Amino acid sequence: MTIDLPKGRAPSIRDVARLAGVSHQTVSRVLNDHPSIRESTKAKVLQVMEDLQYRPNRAARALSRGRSRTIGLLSAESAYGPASSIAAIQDAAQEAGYYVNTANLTTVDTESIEAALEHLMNQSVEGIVVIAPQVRVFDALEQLSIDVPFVTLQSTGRLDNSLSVDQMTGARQATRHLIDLGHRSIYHLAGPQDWIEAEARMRGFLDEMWEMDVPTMAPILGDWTADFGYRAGRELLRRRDFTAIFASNDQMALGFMHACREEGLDLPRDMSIVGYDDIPEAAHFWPPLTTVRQDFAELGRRCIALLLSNLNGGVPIERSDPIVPELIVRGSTAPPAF
Amino acid sequence: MTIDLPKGRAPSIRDVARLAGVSHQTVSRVLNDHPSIRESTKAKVLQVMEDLQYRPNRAARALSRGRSRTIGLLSAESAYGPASSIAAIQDAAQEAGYYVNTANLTTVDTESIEAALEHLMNQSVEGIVVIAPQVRVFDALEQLSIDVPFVTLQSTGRLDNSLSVDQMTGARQATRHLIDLGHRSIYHLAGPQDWIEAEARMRGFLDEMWEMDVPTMAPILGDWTADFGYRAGRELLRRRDFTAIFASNDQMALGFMHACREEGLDLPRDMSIVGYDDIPEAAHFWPPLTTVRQDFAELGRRCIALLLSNLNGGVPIERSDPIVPELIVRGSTAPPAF
DNA sequence: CGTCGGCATGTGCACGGTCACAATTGTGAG
DNA sequence: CTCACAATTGTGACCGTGCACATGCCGACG
Repeated sequence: MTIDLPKGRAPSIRDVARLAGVSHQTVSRVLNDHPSIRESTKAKVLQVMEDLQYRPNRAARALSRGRSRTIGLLSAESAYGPASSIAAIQDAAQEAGYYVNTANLTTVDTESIEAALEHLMNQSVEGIVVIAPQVRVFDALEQLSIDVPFVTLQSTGRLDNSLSVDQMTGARQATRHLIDLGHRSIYHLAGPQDWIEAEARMRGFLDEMWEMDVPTMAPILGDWTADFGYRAGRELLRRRDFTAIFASNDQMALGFMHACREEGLDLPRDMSIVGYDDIPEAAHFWPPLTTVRQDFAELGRRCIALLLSNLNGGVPIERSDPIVPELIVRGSTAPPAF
Repeated sequence: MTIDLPKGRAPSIRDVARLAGVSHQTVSRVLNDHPSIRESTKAKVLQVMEDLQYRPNRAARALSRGRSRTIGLLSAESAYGPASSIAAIQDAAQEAGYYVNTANLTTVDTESIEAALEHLMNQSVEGIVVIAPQVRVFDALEQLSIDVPFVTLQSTGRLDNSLSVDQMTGARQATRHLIDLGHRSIYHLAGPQDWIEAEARMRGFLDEMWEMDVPTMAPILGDWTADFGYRAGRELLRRRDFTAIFASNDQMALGFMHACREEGLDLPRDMSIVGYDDIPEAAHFWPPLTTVRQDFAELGRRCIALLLSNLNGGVPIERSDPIVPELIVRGSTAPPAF
């Protein structure tokens, strides 16, 4: 008793129209919630759609409208950063009726970045969210003269249209915490130098040390991984000329703790450690990690809101208030032992 | 000295054709690497494309070909599972010229699953990769009578077209390891019961215990999070009637270790712990975690290969050899103390 | 020398929506 | 009853690309 007209292909708007006894344009109006539609007509059309299991063809819609309703997400494959912000971005976009297309950076070289951007551009994305804010990515964006708006997560805005997050304040809070506890020899395990974010955190550390008049030791440039934190720890702990360390993310902090344990250090008595990010596991490290929490979900949402307002309103993306990170004090920090 | 004909809109193949002095069809042939094209013509067209910064319009292409070249990725927002497999999926798809559209499950209820699937279907994806294999997801897939092929990562195939991974063997290896060390009272911290994968691991645990003739205690059903591992640990450790635990993922193992520490247990002397997944951080837990490694990247690649062969060849997806996980013995396991 | 076949290229339409505009119907005031 | 005007619906073109088919060209072969 099915009234399937279409042979092999999916039903189109015209199939629906025929069965509902209206024109294809009326069906289109129903789809787009046009105000001038008689209630009864609308109901009839919707009924036929239901019967036919009709789904609008996205490609056709994108073609005729000239808008793809898709945004591109450029993320780093690396173990960096909680996945929660990616999820938040996707949720927010989805809710706004947008689709998200993700491209991964397998390596951080310029070639790979350009390839990923090409991939996204080929999809006619309307906007791009960059979640791996490295300096090179911006260089590539400029060089390719990308003409779609883009937003970047977690960077202290180098560009006008970037979502500003106060990484410096977070880093300063962490540093200040250690200084307040009485530490005077503090190392900083930084992230890769070409990550805008890593640079901002390092800057925050250095600024705070400077202002508090504590002699600074040169930061160690890492790669975000726990492995690096471990190796750096093995190296640094040969000379125990410091009592505290501030790692630029929680993974490196974990690796460093591992090295401390192998050296037989008593944490936090012999060494205070602060991380950054507050990944869900950080509360369960031993001792539980003092770290800087960022609301990644909120960040993701704001990021999309910013981008969409730009896409739809045509108004240039404007910076909103930076999200201020919060220091979470747990068991991995204590006054120095002597 | 630019010869821009198009006013505001992006150049189309007809613009290219006009400037190159050929028909639009010839341009199309160049785009699709048609064999019958004179070398000189091809070069001329390519040159014009370059000059115009021409990019094929994906929507138009999808519309006329009837294929979107997009695959949908259904993943769980939850802290579950290493991000590496997602990255691998995206890389593999990208390499094959496919685009990946991700939908997130914010919650695990049926409604949310259906919404996510709707979202993907509305995009006319050609295939779906399910990375959060819960029983409910499959129910929803069946109920919505999804007509695109789909593949699932990390499940012991309930459906014909699922990538089979030998979760049971991994779980048995872990369990056997503990038994061989001399443990006779072993708990299992399982994942949520409706995750196919969690079920398989639990089954593996129970089977091995049965075969080795070790009395089994009822598994505890968790939610994959470190928080749960911690709370379960606090609870279980009130009565110390066991000497080892096998957690269904590394995060829960970490939480459990945290609880052990708070109870003042000496690890691994007083308690042996095995995890599952071998996330990059696991090697840096203290003590470093004995766990079961799965090659998530390989898994992701195979997953896409399977799906694509199905999409293109029309041949039904066939199971390949299951990937056998590997037990990584580190410092968190030891013979029971007495 | 005519015809056949393969290569290179052109012509027109289809894909499934949306848009601009025209046409039809309905409603209330004069 | 008629007209102005709003509400509702219909008509045809168009978005950019690929496909089916037609065409022109050239060399080979009987």
